[in-house]
Amino acid sequence: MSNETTPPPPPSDFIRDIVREHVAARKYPKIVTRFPPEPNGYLHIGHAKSICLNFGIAREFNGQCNLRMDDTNPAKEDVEYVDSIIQDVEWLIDGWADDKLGFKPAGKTPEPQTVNGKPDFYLPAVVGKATPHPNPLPQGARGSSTSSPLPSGGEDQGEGASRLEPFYASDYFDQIYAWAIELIRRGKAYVCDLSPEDTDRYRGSPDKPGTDSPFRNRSIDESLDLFVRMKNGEFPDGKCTLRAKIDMASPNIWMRDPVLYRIRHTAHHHTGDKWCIYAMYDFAHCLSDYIEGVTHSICTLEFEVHRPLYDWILENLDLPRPLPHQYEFAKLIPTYTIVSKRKLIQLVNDKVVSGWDDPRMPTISGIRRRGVPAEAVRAFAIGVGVTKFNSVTDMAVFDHAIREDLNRRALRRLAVLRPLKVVITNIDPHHCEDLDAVNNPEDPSAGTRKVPFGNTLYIEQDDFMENPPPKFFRLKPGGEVRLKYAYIIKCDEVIKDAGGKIVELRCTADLGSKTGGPTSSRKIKGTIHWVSAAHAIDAEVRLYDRLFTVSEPDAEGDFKTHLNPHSLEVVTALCEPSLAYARPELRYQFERLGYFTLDPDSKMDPPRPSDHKPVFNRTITLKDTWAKIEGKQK
RNA sequence: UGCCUCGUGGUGUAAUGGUAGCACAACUGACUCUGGAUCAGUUUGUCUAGGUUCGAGUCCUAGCGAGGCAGCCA
Repeated sequence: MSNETTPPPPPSDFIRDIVREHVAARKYPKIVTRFPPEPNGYLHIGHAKSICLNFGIAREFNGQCNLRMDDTNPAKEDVEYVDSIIQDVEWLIDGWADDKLGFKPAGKTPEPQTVNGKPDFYLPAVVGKATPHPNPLPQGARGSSTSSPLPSGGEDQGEGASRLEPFYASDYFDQIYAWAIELIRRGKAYVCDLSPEDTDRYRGSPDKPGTDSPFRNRSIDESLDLFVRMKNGEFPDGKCTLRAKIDMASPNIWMRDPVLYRIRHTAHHHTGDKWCIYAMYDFAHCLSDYIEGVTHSICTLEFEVHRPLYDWILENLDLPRPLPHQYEFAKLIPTYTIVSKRKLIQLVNDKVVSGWDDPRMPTISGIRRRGVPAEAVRAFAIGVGVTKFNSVTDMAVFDHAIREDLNRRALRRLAVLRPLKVVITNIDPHHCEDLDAVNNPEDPSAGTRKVPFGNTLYIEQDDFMENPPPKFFRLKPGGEVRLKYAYIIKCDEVIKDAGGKIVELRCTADLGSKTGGPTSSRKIKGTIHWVSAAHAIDAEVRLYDRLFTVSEPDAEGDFKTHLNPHSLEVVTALCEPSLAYARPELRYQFERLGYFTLDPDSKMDPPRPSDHKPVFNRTITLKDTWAKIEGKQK
């Protein structure tokens, strides 16, 4: 885009205020955040807010943001999700914060070290863009940014350096295990033989204190022995757990001797069969942050009550480096969709949608496939702000961000979704001329193109009404309308089939009304789009609409009862011939209709353009003032 | 009836003791060879009650309301 846009002011919010103070006080040598998804589903628009927050802070304060798989539950996780997460994050931050993305050399695990005489584990990141990994993005998906050489220095990958990959909590299992042993040695953790049901019972309830486990005071040596045997696979799933020894009477349930490790004889997507005990989130997460040198561990509000536990674990291990701290913000909940991985996976499994990347899904991959540029997602995710207030965000705000971006970048094209034949009787059937059409009125540098015109055209069925209501500025019997880039025509005759359906319009053109012609400046209220019947090409067009009919489908009852039965309509559109050369990385506006992008299902490879089979997704409609007027008239 | 957190137009978000502003939405109008875009304008708000203060959305007290927490999920 050649349009110059002034960059928006850097965001400000309560978390950035805290970071700014820390920077001013030189509390940390470098600000380190992290984005830690569990690979148990695809990333969605809610994650986009978290990504923009964590990477945004990294770029605004010259820090880094590590991508880490929070993979401590092998039963729910899968490499398919790992791969999609990497692709989605890279797509979303490309050209924006990709130079702040913290990865690590593949296979690398934390180095044991000694700091101030104390044992420690640390795994620094390799920060930079152009990271080779096994899941290259599809052609064109990364936009136009080019890789720049990394700065020379200690962090340089160098020539022939090993492949990089995200961090994995599962890469720290050895270290986390060692810290568990340390906690037991310090009398701060014990192996508990209570069954899952009894553990529940002993925990009490929010308003009633729990009861000490009968195993709470067993000897350190016994717990140590039992824990090693847990790790060695001597016990079946659920037989016992490792628990922190805190306070069963705490008003905070998460401080009532929380489980730190459970037994799961399940293979892990990243560590294979090496482990049969897995750390719980609370134990693994804070220590993973510490290992990576994270300074600000930013998560959503539901983890607020876990923060005392986060701090307790770190503070009870006598760790030598600065400890990370947790900060919480309210997650993004847009209207007319759902952002719950558990429910999104239902839509996928029940085949309500074609997959995680169905353009109707609120997933990053679905949004990408629908044609929304990463810039628009970021503008939205940043624009909603960061607070601790639980809120719902009107989907119209996202729609607006998409239109604002696409209006600037999209190439204008003529296409007719539901064709109605028009014959211009005062133009010779063999007549053919090429008319000049503007590619983008918002961007003169996008230039012009030729659009063929003849005496037989197709217009949109909606653009003709035999008995129109007031204020209908389109074609009607005896009425005039301008054909965009062409002539003013007048409707003389309406031809119907035996069933009374309108099948053709016979019109006359004002031959002097073409651009530059003597009558071209006549004031005609309506301008409509068209394609030449002799030159138009077919394209499958997928018209997507919101997935749900109500603004908060998750509010009560079964969200699936609110599915929009018209969320997808497929039509065969007639397009101006230049769309045979459509490219997947470009965005198109079909004039007066909306923004469209080429779907990966398209076949644009055949050598002859006439063999191309484009498939377009409607990213979003244009704002439709007429629909609003029409709605009110009814 | 435990603990934690949060209450600013319809929605989201600013104002850090000093004119309640911005965006989206809605509604007018202008302009337009996209009923798009653009431009101009209008409507709508500090949960309640006390208190401190020259002055309170902001500080204090009490109330009301909302959300989160009782996985060997994250």
